[in-house]
Amino acid sequence: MNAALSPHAAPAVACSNCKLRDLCMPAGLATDQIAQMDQLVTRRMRLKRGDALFRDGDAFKAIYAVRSGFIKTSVANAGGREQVTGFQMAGEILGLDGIVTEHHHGDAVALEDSEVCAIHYDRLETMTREIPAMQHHMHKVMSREIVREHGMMLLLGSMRAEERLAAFLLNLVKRLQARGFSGSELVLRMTRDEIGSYLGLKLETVSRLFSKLAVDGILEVRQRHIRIADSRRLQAIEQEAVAL
Amino acid sequence: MNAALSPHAAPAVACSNCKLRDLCMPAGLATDQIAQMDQLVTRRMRLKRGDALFRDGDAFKAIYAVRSGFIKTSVANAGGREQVTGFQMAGEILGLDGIVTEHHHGDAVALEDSEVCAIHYDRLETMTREIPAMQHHMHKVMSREIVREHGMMLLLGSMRAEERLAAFLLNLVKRLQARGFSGSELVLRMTRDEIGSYLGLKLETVSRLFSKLAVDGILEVRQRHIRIADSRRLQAIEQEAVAL
DNA sequence: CGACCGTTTGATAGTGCTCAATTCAAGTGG
DNA sequence: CCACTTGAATTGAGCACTATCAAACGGTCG
Repeated sequence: MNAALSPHAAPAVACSNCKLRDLCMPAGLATDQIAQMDQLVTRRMRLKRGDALFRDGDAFKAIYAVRSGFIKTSVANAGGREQVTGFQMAGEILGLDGIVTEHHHGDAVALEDSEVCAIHYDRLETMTREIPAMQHHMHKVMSREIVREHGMMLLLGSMRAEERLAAFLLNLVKRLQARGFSGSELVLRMTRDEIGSYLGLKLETVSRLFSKLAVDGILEVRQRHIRIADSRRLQAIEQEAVAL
Repeated sequence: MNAALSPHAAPAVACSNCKLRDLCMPAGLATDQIAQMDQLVTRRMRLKRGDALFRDGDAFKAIYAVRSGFIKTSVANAGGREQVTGFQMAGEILGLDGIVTEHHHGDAVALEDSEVCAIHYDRLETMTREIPAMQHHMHKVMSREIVREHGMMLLLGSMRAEERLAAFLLNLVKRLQARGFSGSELVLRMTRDEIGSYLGLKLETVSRLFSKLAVDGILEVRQRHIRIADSRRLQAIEQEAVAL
């Protein structure tokens, strides 16, 4: 079922008074430009855990900005083997994969109850023509995604399991910290299987690594509650790739 | 040394009479718009094998369209571990990674003598505002790159060595065929090491796989000259991921 | 409280890596 | 023109890392 087609539609809410605006929109717009932006967000959707924002093959109409919650994006090959391509949190953009063919090339599913702003793509194109800062911002968002994926290719192509998990956790806390959360504690919103899929590992390997890092005194692991007890050593593990 | 700063500058040549235009530019432009496009390509550069188009950290000024030859893009972590992120051939675009930070996030090096058109980015932004088709094309190019990289993540995260090599070869011949070359014969422009880096494998593994596929009668391998003797079985190997 | 899904842990196997030697191709200079 | 050098590719042997299969445990939510 596609939640985008049967949304728990929230009352249309404006970017103009959104605290996350600086995360997903360009900074320093004039007030009349911000007013224009409010027309971009055609609707805000509430997703329940497990709801799909879009599915592979769905017609592309909008890109999405996460307002709250946690979204997982993935692609699958014809045989059903799945690869998680990203985990998006507040202020992050998803759905850019749909522009090329006007159809989405993968799924986006909420990992917890979430709120998402749908940014109607055609209107966005029009507006980027009128507001150069908006256009440049759009390019930057896409470029950032390309750079991020280059980093994932490096991780998947050259790092060992333990290095991958360290990099994953450090990346997560960094993003959470940028949003005002703790830099050492986090609650994972995804299963070991989903982490494994993202990192190119099996869930058992992920589980074993959590246990090992706990024994080593680097992490405290209580289910999905993780505390980074020794950030320096976790970074050292991530950077072992470097030492060689 | 950065060839972009000391190019074997070719006489400025126009897109208007370029046969590859449909590959890197939007189709169906009016003649006056095509005339505008000619001002985009600030210069055409000749690269000798081994020359860098840009290096990690270089200031970003332009994106590049390959006119002839073969380019390799890569990223490296602080320790020097390298990941090849792509191989670009005629009509393909590179350099989009530089938009976010105004600096490139990796290297681009010619694998053979090549010609490249530099598309000045600031001018491109201006022009995309004036020509909606151009703007949409730019978004599509970036979106296509994002989709391609999702596919690479799937490959690196979930496919076995033999499946990866099969996918790589089939992708190469498909692109070559689209440019009028044979659909069964190709000359690799890169070393086993570079293929390995791209596919997340060691060069010995790549070499062994070539030998195995040759013994199996699927390929004929003479150094970098490859003939696909049994395309159907090669596809079957790529799709083994599917069968499970 | 019981069922179920996710997680942990163990034993074993397999894939691809490491280290090392050899072969091959293409220059380069005497 | 041939010996020599150099970088790339091939091949072998042994091993490390991660996957696989299997069983038990634990938390959560009807």
